[in-house]
Amino acid sequence: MTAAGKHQASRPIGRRLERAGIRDVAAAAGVSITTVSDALNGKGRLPDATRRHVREVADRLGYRPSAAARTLRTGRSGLIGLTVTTYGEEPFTFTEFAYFAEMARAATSAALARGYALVILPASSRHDVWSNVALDGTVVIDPSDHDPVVTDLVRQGVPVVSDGRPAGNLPVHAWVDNDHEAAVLDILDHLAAAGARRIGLLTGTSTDTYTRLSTTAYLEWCERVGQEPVYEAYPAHDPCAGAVAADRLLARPDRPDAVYGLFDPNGTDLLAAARRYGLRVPDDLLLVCCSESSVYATTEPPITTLSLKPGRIGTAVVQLLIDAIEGGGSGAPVQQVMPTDLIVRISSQRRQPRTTVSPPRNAGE
Amino acid sequence: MTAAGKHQASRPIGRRLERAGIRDVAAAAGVSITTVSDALNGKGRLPDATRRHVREVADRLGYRPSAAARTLRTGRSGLIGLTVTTYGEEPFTFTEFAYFAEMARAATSAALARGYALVILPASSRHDVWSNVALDGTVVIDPSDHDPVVTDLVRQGVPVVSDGRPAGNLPVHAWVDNDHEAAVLDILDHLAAAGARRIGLLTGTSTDTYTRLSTTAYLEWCERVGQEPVYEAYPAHDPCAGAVAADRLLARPDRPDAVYGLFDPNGTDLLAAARRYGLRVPDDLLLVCCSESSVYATTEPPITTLSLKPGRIGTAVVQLLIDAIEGGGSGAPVQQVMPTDLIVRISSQRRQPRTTVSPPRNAGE
DNA sequence: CAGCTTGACAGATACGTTTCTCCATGGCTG
DNA sequence: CAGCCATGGAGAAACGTATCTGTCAAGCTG
Repeated sequence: MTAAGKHQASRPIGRRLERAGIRDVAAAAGVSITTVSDALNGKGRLPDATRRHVREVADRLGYRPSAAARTLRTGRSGLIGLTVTTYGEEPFTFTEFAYFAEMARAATSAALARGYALVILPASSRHDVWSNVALDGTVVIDPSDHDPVVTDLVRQGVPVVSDGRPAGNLPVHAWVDNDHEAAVLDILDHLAAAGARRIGLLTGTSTDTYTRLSTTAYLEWCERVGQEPVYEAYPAHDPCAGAVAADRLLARPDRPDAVYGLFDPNGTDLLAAARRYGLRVPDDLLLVCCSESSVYATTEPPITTLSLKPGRIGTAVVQLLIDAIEGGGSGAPVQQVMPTDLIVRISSQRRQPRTTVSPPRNAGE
Repeated sequence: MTAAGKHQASRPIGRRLERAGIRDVAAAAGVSITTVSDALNGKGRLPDATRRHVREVADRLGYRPSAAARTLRTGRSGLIGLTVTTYGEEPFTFTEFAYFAEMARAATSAALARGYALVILPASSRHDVWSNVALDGTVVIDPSDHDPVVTDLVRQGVPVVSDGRPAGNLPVHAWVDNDHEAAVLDILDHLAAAGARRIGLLTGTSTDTYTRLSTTAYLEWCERVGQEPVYEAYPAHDPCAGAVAADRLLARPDRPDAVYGLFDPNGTDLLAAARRYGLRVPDDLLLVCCSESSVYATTEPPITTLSLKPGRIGTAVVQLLIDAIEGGGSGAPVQQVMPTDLIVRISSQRRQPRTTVSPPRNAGE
């Protein structure tokens, strides 16, 4: 047999498949460990011949540097946490799928392009899981008031960037958010321009920043133009509650002739409710909702949606985070406000030729 | 003397915030490193008093074990890769959002419950990113024929479990998949029972297992019942192509009176197309599509959907993977076939008693 | 030709754990 | 009282990498 000689001198108690280590490569290439490390990482000063030789030997042995060892030595893991809010025990709810999916997709791409990978970590994770993964930094989506995990991370000196303004005084290093007030005002103006006299709002009962800012903007707008606010609030993470709230809103005596829904499923819910009450969209009711879903392009009628551009946000958040990681936590916290995108479809436009707008059934005061 | 003596011997060049290490705890508690490790991990044989004392000191110092060091020593990182197929440079497409999101959510929860976290890793990741993260195992979604990354991982001895039957002879350790044939046959029978004479199929052009199995089942069913197949295939990752294909299918001279769409957006696309051709659903056209989206509960009319139960699949995949990781790659590959769920709504049922239904405004074009 | 720089590498150490081996002590039994 | 076991704990060896500090020869300069 060939390899019978020196009983190899290595430790055959290897975990699995006796992976080749850097010293095996060094031995095989007839150079020192230092040289291998330098050659592979393009560091020291070596003649190209040596560099090539080492690389080739490494390839031949199928050498893969141990991520754990490298992390231990350098203090960098190349891992970024993606913290998602939780409802009960579950990571995120159906309501936010489209937003979250798009945001995560963009974040993943952006991180990858800079050599980082994302770790999904629900905010309510068991502590042992959190501390068991070496994170270079964390993206946190819509951090709640005093998220213990985030606080903990910040205290450990791990850079944290949040998607959405941090509630309370969470000391994140940077955040990115949409200009929610501007978005709402824009929509209300758009609806008013389309002839709406009484614009209603479908909003949430939770205290997150998005809901709060949007609702406040709505109320302010109402006050400014002298309209009585007409809104229904419901727990946004419960899809059934959304349908009920939509129905309630259209059942009111002071029924609105236009509605903006803050959450993704509101569009279909409102459409269904409108149908139940025999309201035609957009003739009797103008509709807009905030959603990333493409289904609204093909509903009957297609519904105008506000896109928060989660992709842009995901990218921005990751860039900011990696800058913080690599640049060293220099300077003051960065905050970046991104515009939204109103995709106007039929549901928010009065039919053109129609001069007289069909008034609500009984115009009562 | 207590401290001051030996000038501490420590290195003040610490990366960031001089995190306390295990030896700091040992010193502070007046015991050895071994004792601290044992006390914190509940291993050795120590009196409860010592154990408590060490824990308390560790807490006081805010000690967090270094994940990197632990991983290096134990060979376990507690990290599981979640590999998603890519189209172009992007991780996944809009078509699969709902499925992917639900699957990822369940997988995250399941992993977390067993002390693992998930790392998102697009299949086309740069190699250096892949090898820079220490993975205990990997979940791969719909692996393509000879995915280089998966092959590489398997060769390194990393356990791999796939969602969907592995194409080709990818040597995964286990897989979980739906019973796609049974699902399609079930749907076709269901539509036939509702009175359909000619059932059409909206399918994909790609060669993945799902598309292939489903299409084959359809063709077989057609042959068995003696129906001429009527189908359109399109590149599933292109949403616009889907709308076009739906239109084409309903424009055919041998127009089907029922359609099953294999992909998520097919429902709304078909509905839109039906509207264009003045076809009433379900009166003139029965509709079913495969989707995880809840919007189909509130479309007009609500559409019958086939759910693949991605949550169940995600959970199963993770369980299998962790079993493989912890149990040691014992035994033959496991394969697990999970049932699907047909959610019957109005679109696939002929109206029962109703004599006259309020007809659409003007039926013609 | 002594002394200096520079290129090309080798040796040794540290990163922070886990764990294997080994050493005290003290209370028993035979 | 010698021998033994159980208990409680300390020491030291890995794990695999990245670097810091040398070393040695060759090529210069003055």
